[in-house]
Amino acid sequence: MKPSVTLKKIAQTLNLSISTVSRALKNHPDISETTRKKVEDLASLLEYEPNSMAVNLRTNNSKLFGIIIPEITSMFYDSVITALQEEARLLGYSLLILQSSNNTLIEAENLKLCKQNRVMGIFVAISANTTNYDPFSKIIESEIPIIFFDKVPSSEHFHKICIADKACAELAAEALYRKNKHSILSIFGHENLSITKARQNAFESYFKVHNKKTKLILKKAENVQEAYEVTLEALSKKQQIDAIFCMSDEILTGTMKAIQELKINIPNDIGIIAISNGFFPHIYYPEITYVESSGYKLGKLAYSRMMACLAGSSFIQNFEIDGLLIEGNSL
Amino acid sequence: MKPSVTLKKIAQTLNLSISTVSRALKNHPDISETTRKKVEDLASLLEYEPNSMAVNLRTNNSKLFGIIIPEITSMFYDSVITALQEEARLLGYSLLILQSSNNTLIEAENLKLCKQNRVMGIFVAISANTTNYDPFSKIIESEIPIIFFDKVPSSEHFHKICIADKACAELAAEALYRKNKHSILSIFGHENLSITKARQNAFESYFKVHNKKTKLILKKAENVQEAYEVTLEALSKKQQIDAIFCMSDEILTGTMKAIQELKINIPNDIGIIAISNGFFPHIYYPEITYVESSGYKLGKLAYSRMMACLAGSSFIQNFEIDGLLIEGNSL
DNA sequence: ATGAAAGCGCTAACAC
DNA sequence: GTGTTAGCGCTTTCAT
Repeated sequence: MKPSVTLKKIAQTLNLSISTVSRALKNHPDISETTRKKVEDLASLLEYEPNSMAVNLRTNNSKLFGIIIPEITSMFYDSVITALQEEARLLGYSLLILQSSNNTLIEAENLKLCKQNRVMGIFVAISANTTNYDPFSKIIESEIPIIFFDKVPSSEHFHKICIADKACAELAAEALYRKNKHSILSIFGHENLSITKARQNAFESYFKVHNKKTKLILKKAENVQEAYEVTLEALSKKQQIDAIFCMSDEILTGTMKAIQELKINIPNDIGIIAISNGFFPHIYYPEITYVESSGYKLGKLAYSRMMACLAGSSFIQNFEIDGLLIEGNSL
Repeated sequence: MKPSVTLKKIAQTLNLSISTVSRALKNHPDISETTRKKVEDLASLLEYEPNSMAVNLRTNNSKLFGIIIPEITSMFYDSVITALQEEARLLGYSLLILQSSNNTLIEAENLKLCKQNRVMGIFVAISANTTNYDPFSKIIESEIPIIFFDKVPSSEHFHKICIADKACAELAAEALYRKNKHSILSIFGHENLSITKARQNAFESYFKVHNKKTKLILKKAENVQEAYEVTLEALSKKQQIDAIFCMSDEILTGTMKAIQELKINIPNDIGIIAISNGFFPHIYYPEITYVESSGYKLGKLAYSRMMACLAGSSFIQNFEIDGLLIEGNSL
């Protein structure tokens, strides 16, 4: 890198002091119009850009947020990031995006990186294997706020923003119930995850309350391929299945592949409903009915929570993003 | 934020000088084993983390790369980011990820942000509307290397890494030719983009050379919805169409939706081939035959180019990521 | 209206 | 083996 343009250099060429130049560039009222103009002209001529490292060091404000997620390559986190970034930009903040690849060691390292970079706050979706929350607690003790989102610890002592898993699952269950479905293949994700538990419990409970006779065939699938296999297997047994519930986009895509293979007609032969971020249901014909769990909305809310924390609110609260039933033609 | 632990604090508590502490923590050979131990113990007890802003300011190395892309929410850039991040991690570098939302103003601002943060280098996929490359040239003049990837300027004066658009399109054309397809609906993306031009030219040329009688029905689609509509329209006219070529994943998903709606059998009624990052072709049954244009590989190559630039190689070169025909059962 | 000086936390050349 | 010192680029208090 070329030696960059500094206040010092500008000051020297104009025979001014560094502080005058600094003030001129900030439109400090003390500065005379003439010097202000002189300084500004030279600065823009030389394309002066303040050195954030110096500014941040001096002001003790890194203008940086950290975000730690299991994977960017996801059907969900990209929209969360987009939302966070849109907001952060407005305040001149940037995002340090770190992936932990579901590896707790990397996750801890990423946390360190955030601390080293003196980020003003961290957004975290924990990895599937995280069981020790001490590193997070320590960061919080050092007064860097952490907003957990989507994949969150179960402890009550953290700021958390989640999809309203219970409500979403219930909305889906209700839609199935209304359509009089009696035998529902219900596919859920990784069993460690809080969202799996919440969605499954709510889903099962709904039918226990509203129609005990509904037959739920419960299955697990941790990725697209497994969802495909599970669906294929369940449908090839000559069980009566009149609907499938997919807990996530990943599962939906796997399930749909199986449906296509078996040449089953939707919605005549079978109904489909999913909980989804909102993209995948629209790439199928007929479009899939789904409960929207918007990563974008979640990102926006997470950001406003962060701002509240930064403004001093340390009130721990568990926020939820409402689900919304979007009717396709699959049920 | 709590006042963080500094070298000074450690030095004071141990009655040592700051430099001794600094050296002890870096395993400098001069330091006696006893002091080294003392310092290390206290540092880890207090969970000292070096302040990167200070380190970077002092060493004039931000340990940061910038990456500017039109959108994270893409079927491609997420895998590029993943690749870049994996590599950057190994050297202790972090990534400042900036989205320009296809807005040239934001793009320019993001460029400024990179400069202000004194990033060591920038990876850029330009927005669809970018026509003025001066801001980029200026950054490069200030000796911050820029590696353009995927969406690149046409000028020869930049480091560029692209998908081998020509080769990919030819591979797809060849596959169609081998299967004796005679009437091919060929759907391409945004016409401003270099990749569109390259792919379309190569595709058309192939048939001009190998089989002039092949009928190419050329269409444009800038998003999923348009691809859906275009396909629907083309197939509902009672034209003979025995194959569809989709230039991208976006187009493929739109096309497949139309195929599902029309209940057309693949590959019996019609053949499909796409150029794809590798995820979407596998969510359909039958799996789609595609030419892989890997964002992940591109990221890895972009990174190694960046390293070369940083090491002093200013040799401008245009690199390409080879395509690879992955056979599904759609052709 | 402008300047001098201190200091953010760190590194490294130089001293002893 | 350890301490002293200067300085990275900037902001900000205090002086003039």
